[in-house]
Amino acid sequence: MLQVKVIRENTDLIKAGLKKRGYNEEAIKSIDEVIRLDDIRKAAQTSLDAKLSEIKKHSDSIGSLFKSGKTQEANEMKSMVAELKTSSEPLENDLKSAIEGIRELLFKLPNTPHSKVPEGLTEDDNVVVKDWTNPLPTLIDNALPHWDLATKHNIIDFKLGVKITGAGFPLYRGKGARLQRALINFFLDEARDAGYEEILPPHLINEASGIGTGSLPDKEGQMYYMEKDNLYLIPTAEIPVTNIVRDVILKESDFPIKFCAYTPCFRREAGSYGSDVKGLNRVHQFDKVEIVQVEHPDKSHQTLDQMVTYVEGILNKLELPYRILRLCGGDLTFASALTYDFEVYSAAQDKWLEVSSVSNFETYQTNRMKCRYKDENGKTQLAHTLNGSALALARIVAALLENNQVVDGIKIPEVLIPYTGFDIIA
RNA sequence: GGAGGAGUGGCAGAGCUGGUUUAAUGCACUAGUCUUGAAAACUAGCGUGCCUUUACGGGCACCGGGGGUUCGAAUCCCUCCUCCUCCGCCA
Repeated sequence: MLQVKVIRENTDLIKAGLKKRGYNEEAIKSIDEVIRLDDIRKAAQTSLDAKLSEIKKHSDSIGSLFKSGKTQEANEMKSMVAELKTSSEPLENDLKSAIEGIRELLFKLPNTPHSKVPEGLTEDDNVVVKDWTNPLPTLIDNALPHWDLATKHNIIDFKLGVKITGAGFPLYRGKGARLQRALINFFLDEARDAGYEEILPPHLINEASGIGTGSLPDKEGQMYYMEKDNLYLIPTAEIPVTNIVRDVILKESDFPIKFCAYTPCFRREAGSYGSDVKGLNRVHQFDKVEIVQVEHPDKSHQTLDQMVTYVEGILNKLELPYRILRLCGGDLTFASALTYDFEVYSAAQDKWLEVSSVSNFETYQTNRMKCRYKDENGKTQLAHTLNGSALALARIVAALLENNQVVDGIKIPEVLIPYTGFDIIA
């Protein structure tokens, strides 16, 4: 959530940010509305505080009047204070509605894109900051897309998933299940070696956590919701893990805070259809290892670069061709200030599949979560949060199966063999 | 799921028959005095948010969350959440 103070001080910058994201004039005007409401809020607070101060003083003296037996005077003062109170009610309402109005507007305003974010409104405007320069893998004759490979080797059963749950809930079996588990363990071990503390969070979150990361109310329709308990199934570990620092005041020496977590991820993906959803390309449940960092504002962008480098390292170890995109204003997610997407080449589909998204949210999440730290002057400041997938399994598996198919079956990358316990799926 | 108890500042812990409590006191923490240094002792400071002020300062709100009663609420009422004890169920 944007800070009103920042909006006041950088009005033009914030407006330009909305424009970069492709927001219309009406949305941009809401910035002025926030400032207008905040003016009302301040004025109301000033007068209300003065009234309350009077009420307080008089109420105190009523107490002493009663004690000294001056009942008559006390009762007179009582009615006087009652009047004061009545006259303060409109102010109280003004204050409340101004605060509520500001809140509603702020909930709809996305983070301001970082200056590095490219102009543009669609994914075609994303900038490839690192392309794959080596030759792309050449496949054997009669190479198959992963959904056919999955069936051929009996490692993923999409039909059983449909029977048990519904479309988009694949069932992994045999070496397919073991490959999943191997990847999860490999990713977690890599993260631990890089200094991330492993977290195994709850897979359901409450409303406050959803609001904290900016997932609510923005992505309401994308999450599975348990009405009876007012809980949401997590679409990513980002939510439970980042909320660890909700309502926390850190010390500067606590930075950097580095968490990693494996969780299944649940996404309703309402409105998706067509070839995009074939096989593992887009599913309702998939596994992911997420990395989360809480950083000092001065270091967060340097940290973002390090996280990008870290993800690159894993992809290199898996020997998968990838490219890195810097998302343009229109493609940037709601809470992010700067995002890099990783895409892995799926040979048999001749498609680039998004497997990771690494973002710096700056103060957007921490302002909602009230995650702060004491700076060297003892002042409380908002921290920065970052996160990234490292990595999302389903599409990694898709690319892995397709790119590594040989005449005898599917080769397992060297680094994974100690985890799988086998070197080929035949 | 049922019955009972409890949630107070970093921690511990008063207040909880409504009104000099501006939330006592202790510990921890920070600075200073003393000391060669340290400890001890002493002195002072020590929550968050907001409004106001050039500044010094002043004001308001917050005692799990929300609402209510009252001139006045940490203190009474309602509601939700969490924790503890007992019963039930259960991997």
